[in-house]
Amino acid sequence: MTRTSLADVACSIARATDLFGDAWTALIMRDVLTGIHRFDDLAHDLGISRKVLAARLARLVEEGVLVREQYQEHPPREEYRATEKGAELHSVLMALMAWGDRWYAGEAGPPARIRHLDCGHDTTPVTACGHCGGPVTAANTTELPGPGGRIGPGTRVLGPLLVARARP
Amino acid sequence: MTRTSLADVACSIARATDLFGDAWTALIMRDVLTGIHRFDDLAHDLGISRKVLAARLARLVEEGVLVREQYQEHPPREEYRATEKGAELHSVLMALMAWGDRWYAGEAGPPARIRHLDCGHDTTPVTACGHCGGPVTAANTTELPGPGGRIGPGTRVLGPLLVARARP
DNA sequence: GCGATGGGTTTCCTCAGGGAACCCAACTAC
DNA sequence: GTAGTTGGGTTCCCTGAGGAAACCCATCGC
Repeated sequence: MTRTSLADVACSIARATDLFGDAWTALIMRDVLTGIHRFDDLAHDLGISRKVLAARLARLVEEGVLVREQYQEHPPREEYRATEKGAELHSVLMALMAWGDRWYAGEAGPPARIRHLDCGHDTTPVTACGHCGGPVTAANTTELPGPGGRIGPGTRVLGPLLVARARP
Repeated sequence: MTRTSLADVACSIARATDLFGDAWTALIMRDVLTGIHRFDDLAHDLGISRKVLAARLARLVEEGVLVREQYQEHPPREEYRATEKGAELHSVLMALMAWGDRWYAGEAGPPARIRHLDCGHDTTPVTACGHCGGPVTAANTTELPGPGGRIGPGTRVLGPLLVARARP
């Protein structure tokens, strides 16, 4: 929904951001994944304008992130459910939430906890290496050109991911 | 930068999204973390309007995600560097990139690879449980109210994160 | 003195977002 | 049988954010 479409830029972050880099889209996906599936419920929960909600949902369905399903015939009622592609946005939401918890939770602590059903504990999701399982941070990674890499505007494929250092 | 500010909503995703849920912000952070630190370089690389770039950078500095540093005195030249808070957005970028790679990489493959320096392999970052190290997905997590939880518009603190099921 | 460089600010225009009202089919209560 | 409610949108108008391009200004190299 940016004015200049980013979808054609040769960078997966840009492509993902073209869809997801809208404040409402992230919250819609959070709601759908937490069990809110109906238009009116979403509109109420988010306080979003119905027009914009309709546009976002249409876009998400078009992208294959959500599907619109009839859940009863009389009267015909539709609801939105996440596809596999949509469910995998969960990791983006977890990363956003972990970051928000870390930097914006007040004295009261974070507003929500994530319970990991596999181990039964409340958890803070972390980003790990799919190969060795170690933590992946800006400091211990480098970006290299990939097989589908091509150079163009918005394309950065070289250089250490962390040149920056935190200052007081 | 949404019209309705989301910063006051009691949800870390909303708070993070209020800042990060702008298409340009994610790309600016990607660039800064990959080593592009100067205004003009950012403007050229992103193809963003200089006005919007100035506004975004100012916002990011104000939020403590970037710092503006003089790197030479004569003539005075400034550049933008990520703080620790900014560097931790790396995990959000990794999640976005992994998702984009998985769903949008064409036949050619993803445009970039991430090399994990700790183990030396190219990797796909995954979201893991900070407690047991197992994978965290929409299917094996539940969201529960946290210590700082309060109920309000946009606040969802109950219900399984995956009620949805993928359909063909 | 002359142009280039870095880092912006200003101006103008268009179009996306917000709010609120409207729409319509199908129940449901009386 | 008709009035009201619910779900799921669409239409209208208005404001303000984003884009493009021009302008600004201090400093440098020549």
